[in-house]
Amino acid sequence: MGRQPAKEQPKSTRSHNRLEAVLEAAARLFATKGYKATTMRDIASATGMQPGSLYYHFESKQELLLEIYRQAVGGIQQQLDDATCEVDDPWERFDAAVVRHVETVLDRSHYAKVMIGVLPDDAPDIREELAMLRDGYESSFIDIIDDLPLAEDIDKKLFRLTVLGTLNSTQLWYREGNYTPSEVGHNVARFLRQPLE
Amino acid sequence: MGRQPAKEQPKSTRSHNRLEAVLEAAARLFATKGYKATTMRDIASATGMQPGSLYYHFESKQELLLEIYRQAVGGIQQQLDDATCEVDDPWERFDAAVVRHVETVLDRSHYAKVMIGVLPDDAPDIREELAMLRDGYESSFIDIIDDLPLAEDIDKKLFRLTVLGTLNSTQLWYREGNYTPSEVGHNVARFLRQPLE
Amino acid sequence: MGRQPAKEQPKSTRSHNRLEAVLEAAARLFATKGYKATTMRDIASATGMQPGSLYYHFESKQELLLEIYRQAVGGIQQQLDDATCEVDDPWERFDAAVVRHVETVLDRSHYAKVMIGVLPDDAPDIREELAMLRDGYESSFIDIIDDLPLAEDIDKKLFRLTVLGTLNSTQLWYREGNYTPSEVGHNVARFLRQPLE
Amino acid sequence: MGRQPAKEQPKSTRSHNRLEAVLEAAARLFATKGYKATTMRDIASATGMQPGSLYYHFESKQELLLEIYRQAVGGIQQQLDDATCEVDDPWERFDAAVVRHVETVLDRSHYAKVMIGVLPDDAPDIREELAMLRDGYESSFIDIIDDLPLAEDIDKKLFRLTVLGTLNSTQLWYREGNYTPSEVGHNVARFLRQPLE
DNA sequence: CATGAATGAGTCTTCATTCAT
DNA sequence: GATGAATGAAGACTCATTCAT
Repeated sequence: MGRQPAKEQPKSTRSHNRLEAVLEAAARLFATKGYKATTMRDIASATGMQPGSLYYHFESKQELLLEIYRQAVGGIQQQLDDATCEVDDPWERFDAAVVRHVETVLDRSHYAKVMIGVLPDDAPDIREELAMLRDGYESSFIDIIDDLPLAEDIDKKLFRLTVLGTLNSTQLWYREGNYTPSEVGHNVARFLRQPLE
Repeated sequence: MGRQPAKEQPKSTRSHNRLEAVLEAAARLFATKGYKATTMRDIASATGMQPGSLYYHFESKQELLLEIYRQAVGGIQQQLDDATCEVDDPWERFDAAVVRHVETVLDRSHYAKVMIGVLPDDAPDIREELAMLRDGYESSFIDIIDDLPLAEDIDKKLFRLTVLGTLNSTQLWYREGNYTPSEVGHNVARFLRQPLE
Repeated sequence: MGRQPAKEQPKSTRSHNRLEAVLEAAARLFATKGYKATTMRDIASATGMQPGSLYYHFESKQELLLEIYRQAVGGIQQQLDDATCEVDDPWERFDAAVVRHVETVLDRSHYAKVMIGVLPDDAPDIREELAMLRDGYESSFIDIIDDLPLAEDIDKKLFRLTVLGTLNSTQLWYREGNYTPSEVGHNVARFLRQPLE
Repeated sequence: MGRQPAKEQPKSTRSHNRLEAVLEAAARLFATKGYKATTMRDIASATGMQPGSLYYHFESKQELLLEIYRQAVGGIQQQLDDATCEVDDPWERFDAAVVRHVETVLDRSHYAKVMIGVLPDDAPDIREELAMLRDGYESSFIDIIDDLPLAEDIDKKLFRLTVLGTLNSTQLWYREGNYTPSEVGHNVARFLRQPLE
């Protein structure tokens, strides 16, 4: 050890990997154990670093969480766009969005799990920023909901809240094994469909 | 359910039991800030006691949580029975149950909020007991769901999970002001109704 | 319960029993678990009382220890007198004393165990008194040692200290089963015998 | 055995390892006041550190004790070997061993004092390990005892127990001043000599 | 870039003791 | 005499964070 033959990656890439490894580990741990229950030591040792070393990359635990939120929003919003951009019928757009959201949160991305599962109140100093990021994502979803043809006596706002709540709750009860995330998504989408009259 | 108006006793002498007050304060704090984020100091000072004094009543923070869970189950199950015992039609029973559940969780009882919002994993030593208490309540609800006349191609298990998830998520997004808990309940019940075919 | 037919013991005896029960339990616990490791709660519950109630009988834990020391000294000194009063030959007196000491400490009296096993430093406020009580007992033993016909080049003081140390250490290694306290006593007495020349 | 004169480094910066100092201070305090009576605060402030800082070096108070035991065994066993390796006559080996043991325990090493004076039961979680370490040392001594030519009617096992008890009790009564550890050792060795008869 | 060592505020908990009833 | 409820000081331990190297 100590001696290291020049690798073909430029230095900047290597360091970038390191930082990404930290984010990845932190996201996984935050998603799994929760923000409060995850210690900087946990994150460090999952990355093969010392706790103090994390502070070279992030000013604080909260800042680390914030970065995860940021990446999560970017990622899941991209997913949503991909899934819905070519679908025109409102309810089909809704179905596609729900399915993709559930798939992403349950399967693909620890980042998304963190954004959904870690509440802004857990990090008081950056509450506002976290809430805004969350809202940013939710608003994409809300647009889709608002396009739905709903019976007049349905309270749209409550419907929105209910839908988002339902989606986000999936990760509280989902356990791998019986159903695939995709199955869950399709079913949930169906349960939430509303007849016009 | 456990709520008791302050008695007009001589305040905080060295005696007379403040156990009820401790439970009440703990339930409120656990429901509001979460289990992990609530310290024994918080609970103590909310009750006008010293942290150590709490241990006269409870062996540990976890045991305190357990007691809250117990009272919560008793209370909410009672609510459910009251609301549904005289209703026969399956969907009407479902509506009544959903409404009462939402009302209880959003308005009446911090205890219920704790049972819904604090996950068994937060208290590893009593995880099993907490999970059993939760299950005990959920099974009452599940019976009601299972009585519903659903289209054959609906996966009952996923429907159950989705309904419970939706209900429990209400407390994550509900803020007092725009809607009453009762309104929320009625709407959510409607959103979850499924046409037979 | 509650109603109690007059017992033939006068009240004072009953209360005296109560106090004695406390002493007995405390002595047993101090001897078994050590002074520091024994809590007032332990003593109380071993006596069927509440912790606070002990303070009717004793001003403090240290005072309780002191009383046990007092009774221990009285008891073991009595034993020593009984065992040696009719023996004249110095080494036989020594044997008798050693045997009786070991028997008492290992078998008969938790009080003696406490006096031997709990060091005065454990209760700083009453260190002096404890030390004096200990010395009181040891001086009885020392008289017996000093009467022994020892070779001139034996340092009597060191011999005394060694003998007492040896005796007191028995309770650190003795386990019931293989040997009776009496056997231990006889053997130890023999090992410590010194030839005249 | 682990003793190291203070180095003339710049005092107490944020770095350079004070692990050795922690062990030394802990050993001294455990030996002096006992394990239970010594607090982590005591150890920390004896080393000029914060209590929490100790946990960088040791996982718990018990683990700290364990490390002291380990070093103690290593040290005293080495002493015993040094003292006896060139002595052939059984009783002379015994004398040499006793003298060295007493010298080590009374004078040279707080570590040895801890191993002798702190009972395994004081640290329940590591009781077994402590007991094994103790036994490891005692077995070296026992070999020496078992080589002695003793009269047939002497119970070897009780003799062993008595000898070890006597040796270990020295540190309970020894006070610096009147005798040197070496004098004590020589005398004790003599007192324990048994005629072949 | 990273580490090893340390900090200090805070965590849950224990326990001898107090005191109104 | 005794209890139930509480105190408060102290205990071991945790953890985000700092900083010299």
